[in-house]
Amino acid sequence: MVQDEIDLTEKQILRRGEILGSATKLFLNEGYGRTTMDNVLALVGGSKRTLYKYFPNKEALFTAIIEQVSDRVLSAFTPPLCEGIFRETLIGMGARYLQVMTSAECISLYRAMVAEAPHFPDLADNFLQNGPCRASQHLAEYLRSHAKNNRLRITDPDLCAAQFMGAVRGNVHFHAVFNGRVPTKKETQMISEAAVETLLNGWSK
Amino acid sequence: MVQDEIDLTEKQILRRGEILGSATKLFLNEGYGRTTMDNVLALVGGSKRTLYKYFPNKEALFTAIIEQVSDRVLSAFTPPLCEGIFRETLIGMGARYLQVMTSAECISLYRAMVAEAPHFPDLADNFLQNGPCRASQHLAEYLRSHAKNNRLRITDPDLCAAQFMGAVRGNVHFHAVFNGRVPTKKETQMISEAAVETLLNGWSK
DNA sequence: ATTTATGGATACGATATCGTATCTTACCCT
DNA sequence: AGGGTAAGATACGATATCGTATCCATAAAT
Repeated sequence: MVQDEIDLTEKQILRRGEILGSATKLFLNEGYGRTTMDNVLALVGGSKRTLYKYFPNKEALFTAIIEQVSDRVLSAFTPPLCEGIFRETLIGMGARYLQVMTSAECISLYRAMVAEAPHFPDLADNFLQNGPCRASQHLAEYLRSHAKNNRLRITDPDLCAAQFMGAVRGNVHFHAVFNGRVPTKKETQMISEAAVETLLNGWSK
Repeated sequence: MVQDEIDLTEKQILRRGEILGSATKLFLNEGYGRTTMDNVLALVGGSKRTLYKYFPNKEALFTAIIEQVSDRVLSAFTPPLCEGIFRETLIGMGARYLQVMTSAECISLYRAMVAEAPHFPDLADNFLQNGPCRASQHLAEYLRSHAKNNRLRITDPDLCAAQFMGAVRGNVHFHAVFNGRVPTKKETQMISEAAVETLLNGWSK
């Protein structure tokens, strides 16, 4: 696996990247079933020989795409925790979470993953762990270490974190997925503020 | 449209139902792209002639399936509101919501809808309105009429309802979609109780 | 009982799609 | 500049798929 990439020249790595980039657009916009290899080829140019050299089959191409986009998109879920006012930090995390979750790229990724989850269980699991779950684990860690100082009655930080993320999502994510209706940055801010308002109050002793 | 069904005999209606039932399993389990008309035929038996008589093409069959399953599954979101203790009613609504959302049938429906939303925008909109949105509207109505009596500081019932439904979902729905991990009835009950605990406290004056 | 309509079996046409193989061109290195 | 390698163009095989058309059996109706 690593061997495959070791003996690629700089140019070949670039070419591989071009193919991956073009294919990403197609697979994420049209889905796995509606994207064909010929389709990829028409967009990226070149020949089948080259395409199949870098990606032995359609599934491998899809897998590579999902892994790359997952890494890029989902890494935004766990920014370094800049210490600040507790309430403001929560609001920021919620707003950022919603912003990422409803970004065009994440929605496309989500759609593709949901559709193909049964056929790519490993990819699906990876997405789940590095996406929503990682985001709420990140929050849970924060809650765990700051609950006492802020007089919060939090017995299960993981559950509370999931509650918070869920409350922030509300129906907004559904709208984005089914309707293409994504919130503005100002809206995400207000939604996160409202969630923090309610949940901080709800958790307080 | 109605005309089409008027001149069907009793037997034909049954036959149509059989086809619809068998096709439903395939489309919901395998998705639109991986289900073929020949595939449907092999399961339901009979001939193409009959299949295409009742459903002029693949898209029409899919549409009919989604509409039928939507009606059946999503109607469970809005049970008649039996008056009772406010807190208990909320817990019941949350638990029921989570139960329906993570049922095998709803997960399959959700998967199919997410995957095909861009290609069947009307279906997607219908699902959104009669699914998640209807459930939270139902709750919003309840909150609107019971907030004062229960000394709740609820300025935006729709937002609060969405918060609550989201908090109940937490990451559970994601797990069901990506991992096939569905909660037991006892777990849904506990999750809903926890959400009510937090949010009622959060909304109280 | 004969005719008519209905449904089953299946052949068929047209196109699509994955992945391989062949042939030719362009590029690189010495 | 020339030989060798990588890559482009594209033909090809095998199969699949949608939807139509054809042929035959069976049931219903007169």
